[in-house]
Amino acid sequence: MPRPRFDNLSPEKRERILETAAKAFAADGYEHASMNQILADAGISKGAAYYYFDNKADLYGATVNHYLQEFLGDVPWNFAQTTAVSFWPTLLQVYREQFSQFAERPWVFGLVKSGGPVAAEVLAEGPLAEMWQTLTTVLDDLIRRGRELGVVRDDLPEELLIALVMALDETHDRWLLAQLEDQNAATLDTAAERMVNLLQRLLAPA
Amino acid sequence: MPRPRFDNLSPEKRERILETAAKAFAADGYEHASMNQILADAGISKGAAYYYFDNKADLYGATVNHYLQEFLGDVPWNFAQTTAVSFWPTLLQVYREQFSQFAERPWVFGLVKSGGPVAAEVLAEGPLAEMWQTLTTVLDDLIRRGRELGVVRDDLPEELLIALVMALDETHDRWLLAQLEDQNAATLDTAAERMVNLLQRLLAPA
DNA sequence: ATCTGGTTAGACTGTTCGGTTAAACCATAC
DNA sequence: GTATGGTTTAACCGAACAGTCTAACCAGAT
Repeated sequence: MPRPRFDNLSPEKRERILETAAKAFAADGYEHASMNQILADAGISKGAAYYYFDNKADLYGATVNHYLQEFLGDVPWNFAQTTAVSFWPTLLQVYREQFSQFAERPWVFGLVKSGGPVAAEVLAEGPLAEMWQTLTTVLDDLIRRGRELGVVRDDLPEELLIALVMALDETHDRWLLAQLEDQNAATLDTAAERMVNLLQRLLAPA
Repeated sequence: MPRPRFDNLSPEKRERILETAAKAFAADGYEHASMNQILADAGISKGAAYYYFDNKADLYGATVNHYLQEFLGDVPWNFAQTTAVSFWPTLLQVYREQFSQFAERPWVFGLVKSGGPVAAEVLAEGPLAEMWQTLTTVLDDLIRRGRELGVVRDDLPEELLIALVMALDETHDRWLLAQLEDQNAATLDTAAERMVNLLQRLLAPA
């Protein structure tokens, strides 16, 4: 986590740093993104940066946490009250909201995925652990609840299912990102339906 | 492609170089694998290496081509004669053969995937282009034939389907790799069935 | 014995990486 | 005016990277 001082910075500067970092991480991934480049683009000196952040992972963690909060923040991730009937429609609603945000800030999508190829060591501890935990826990709850309701298959290890769901999601998002120019409200709506359909095919009981 | 001299090397040395490189690329991915480390592990000097290979991509290309040939070489990739009935069983047979090779040389699996995160620029041209072309063409033919037979959905862009299939395949293989110790002939057979089932779910017409 | 040329070793180059440090800057307090 | 201390700068560091270069090696020909 960044030093508390970071919060005392002017909102413009703070946002400029985080946004620059976010775009870089989204475009190049955590490992491949260059600290030097980010700081140069953000118009901040190296010393200043390390005055606020412990290291690269710290900056990444702050960036992800910042944007992930508004990205996943008010989504009805609470599947506890869903029924067998409402399970898929609820998921569809989640994707609809996600994809509507996609239209405004497409690069946030890349950011979420940027940590994928990061070494497990880096991910397991430090500031990245929190958001990684959050993400996997959400999926974990989703699948577990789906199983309780009998709408998610029980014949494959949960671990494998999670990995498959993430792969499908990431691939679809990446494809969507590549077709960025052609997207509008209607296409994004069908994209949400398409995504849920894919998950349904994958996860439905045998 | 490596210099022709490379073929004049003793088979032992040639194989030792390629195998060392393959394991490194499989373990760390193309970008993250260290040339210095590979050469040190292979017991070959830097000068000697660059006497046979133009650069890192060249070594990678040679490595992938070498192992991909025996990996995909004699598989019945010819789906031209398949029927609607035999389509999925044929695919199952392909996976059975693949996974039986998995038992012998698990690291070859990682090798095939190692190029994934490689920059598109590197992949598009140079020695890697050939194998990339081969791989996508195979999938292209598969999906196209499946559509002709009416066993593969027609409502999604082929480009997206290919990406999804690769993602599913890669994820499943990675999972299999992680469970390496627990695998035997029986589990690998069910793994093939599981994989085909996943593809069937994904690709079946609506 | 000497020469030749394919082969090899490994020191070296230039670049980029994440990260450190000493000095300077500058608003505030005295 | 001057001292203080939070902030900033840019030079600098060591490590790692892919790739180059020169000198040496050494089998076979002369």
